[in-house]
Amino acid sequence: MSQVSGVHKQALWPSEAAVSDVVGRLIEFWGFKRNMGRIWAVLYLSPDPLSAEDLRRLLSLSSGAVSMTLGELARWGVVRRVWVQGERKDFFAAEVQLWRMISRVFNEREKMEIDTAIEAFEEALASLDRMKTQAASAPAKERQEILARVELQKERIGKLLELSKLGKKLLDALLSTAKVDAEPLARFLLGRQHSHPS
Amino acid sequence: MSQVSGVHKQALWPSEAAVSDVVGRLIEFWGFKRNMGRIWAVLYLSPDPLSAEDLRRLLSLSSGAVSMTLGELARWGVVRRVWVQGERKDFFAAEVQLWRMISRVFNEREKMEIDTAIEAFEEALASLDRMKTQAASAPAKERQEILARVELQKERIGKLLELSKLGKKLLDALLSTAKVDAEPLARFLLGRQHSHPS
DNA sequence: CGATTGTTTCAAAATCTTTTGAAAGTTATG
DNA sequence: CATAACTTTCAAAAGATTTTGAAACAATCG
Repeated sequence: MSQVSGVHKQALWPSEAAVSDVVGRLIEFWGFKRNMGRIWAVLYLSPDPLSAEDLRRLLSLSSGAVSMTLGELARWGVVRRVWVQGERKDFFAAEVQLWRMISRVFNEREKMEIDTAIEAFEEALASLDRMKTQAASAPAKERQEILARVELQKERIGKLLELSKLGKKLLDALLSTAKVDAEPLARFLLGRQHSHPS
Repeated sequence: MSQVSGVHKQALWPSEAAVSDVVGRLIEFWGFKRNMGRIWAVLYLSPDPLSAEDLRRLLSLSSGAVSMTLGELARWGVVRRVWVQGERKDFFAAEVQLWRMISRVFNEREKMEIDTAIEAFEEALASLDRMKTQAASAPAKERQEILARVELQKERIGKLLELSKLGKKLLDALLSTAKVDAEPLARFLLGRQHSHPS
C-alpha cells in the first residue's frame, strides 16, 4: 500500500460526506449525474489521489459505475488520471482550479445550447417571412389575420432572440473573466453595493 | 366559438412548432419539464389566450398532462389564467415579460439551491473544527496526519464556500437588475468589448 | 508466455420521471 | 337541484436514465 497510512480510506469523514452530498446535489441540479459530483468532491478533499477501488468503497458504488463516471469526469477535464510511483493501478485527482473547471463546462455545454437556440430563433423568423409571402395569395379576410399574427410572432420571437444574445454575452463575459481570474466579475458585483444607500 | 376565426387553432405554424421545440429543450436543460416550455411557448406566440383543450390538441398531449403542466406554470407565475368574455372554460395566457419571468424563477429556485449549499459548506467547516478538537486525544503519529488533513479540507471547502458566495452575488445582481430592466447588465457586458484592442 | 491484477464495456435490472386516461370533483346554468 | 361542461387528480403504464455485475479486455510481472 503506497498511501501514507490510513486515517482515511476506510470511510468518509463527516465533512467529506456532507460536502460530497451537497456537491452531488448541486451538480445534479446543473444537469449532471449526482455521482459525478460525489466522486469529484471526494477527490477534491483527498490529500492524495485515490484509486477507482477506493472510490468504489468510500461511496458504495459498483466498479462499473465508478469507471464510467471517472471517464466522464475526465472528458470534462474535471478529474485527472495520475501516476503514483510504484503502483500498478491508476489513481485519480480532482482538478482543484474551480474557476477553470466551471468555465470549461460552461464553454462546452451552455454555449452550445445557447447557440442552437439562437439559430433556431433566427430560422423561425425566416420562416415567418416566407409565411408573409405566401399570405399574399390568400383571401383578403384571412390575409389580414395572418399578417397580424406574423407581426406579433416576429416581435415576440425577436424578444427571445435578444434575450438569448444577452445570455450569450453574459456567458462570454464569465468565460473570458474565468481565463484570467474572477476579479473583474467580483469587482462589478461588489461595485453595485455602495452606490445605493437605503 | 369566441376566438376570432382560426388560421390557427388547427395546427401550429412552422415558426410556432420550431419555437416551442427549442424553448422546450432549453427549459428542459434548465431542469424543468419539456412540456412546460412547449406550452409556454405556444401561449407566448398566440395572439389570444388558449384553452386547455386547444393546447391539448396543438401539442398532442393528454388532458391530464395539460392540466398539471398549466398548474405548474401558473405556480411559477409564468402563465396566467384569463377570463374570456362569455366563455365557460378557462383560458390561459403567457407572461410576456421575459425578464420578470426569469427573475422570478431564479429567485425561488437557484437562490434556494445556493443558500442550501452555502449552509452545508459552513456546517462542514464547523464539523472540521470539532474534528480538530477530537484529534487532540489521538496518538501523536495519527494526530499529525489528521490535523494536516483537516487543514487541507478547510482550505478547499473554504474555496467552495467563496465560490458559492460569488455565485449568490451574481444571482442577486441579476435579480435586482431584473426588477428594473436589463440595462445595467447589458452596459457592463458591452463595456467590456472596446477596452481590449487585439 | 501464463497468471494476476486492474479497467472497461454493455446488456439486463433497478430506479426515477413523465404521461395517460378514466373517475372524482367543481362550477355554472336552466 | 340536476345536468352539462370543464378541470383536476391519481394510480397505473410508458419512457428515460442510472446502476449493476459479470464477461471481455489490457497491462504488468514472474
